Amino acid sequence: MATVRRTKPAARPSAAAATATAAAGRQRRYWLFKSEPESYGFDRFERDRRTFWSGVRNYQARNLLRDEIQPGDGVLFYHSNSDPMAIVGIAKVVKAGYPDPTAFEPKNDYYDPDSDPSDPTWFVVDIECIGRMREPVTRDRCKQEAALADMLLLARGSRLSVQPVTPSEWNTILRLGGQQETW
DNA sequence: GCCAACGTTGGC
DNA sequence: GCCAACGTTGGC
Repeated sequence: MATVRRTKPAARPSAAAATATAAAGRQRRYWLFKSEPESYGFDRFERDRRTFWSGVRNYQARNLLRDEIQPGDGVLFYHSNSDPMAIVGIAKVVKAGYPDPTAFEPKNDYYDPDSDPSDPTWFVVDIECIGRMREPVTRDRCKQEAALADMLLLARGSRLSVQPVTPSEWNTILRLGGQQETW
């Protein structure tokens, strides 16, 4: 998906983070979002600081955005169709799912005339930039890591642009990237 | 509700 | 640029 997004106005989870998620009544969960750098790369996201993840037009991914992904969750930012393909940074979810406004804009590439504003088909979440990996964790590197053998990202034929990541995978990726959680 | 045709994703 | 693996569409 050549997703277009626009800006809106290894560590273990820290004690503070645990408190924050406890307040939400739920353990923090982890996700991986794919983006083509030519469409919306991490450089742009770093400047924007915050964005809404729009343009997802796949029902499985939609269900995650609408129902599962919650504020406080961690997001791995992955560059697809790029050289190298890599997880380049991390983000946190700051707003839960709400209708994707781009689906209602006739001139938008992601306009969907079948999505009724009173019963929207497509959803977005807001994410905020946490930071860039000290070292991008390339797809090739992931393949070499036994702890990541079951990662959905690496599964044959896997195309889901928003996908779950296990806590173990999250910790492994952050360690490989030399990144610490900072929230 | 089946399934062939078509379109897309995204690694290679 | 190729094409495998999917997801979607639409005729029947």
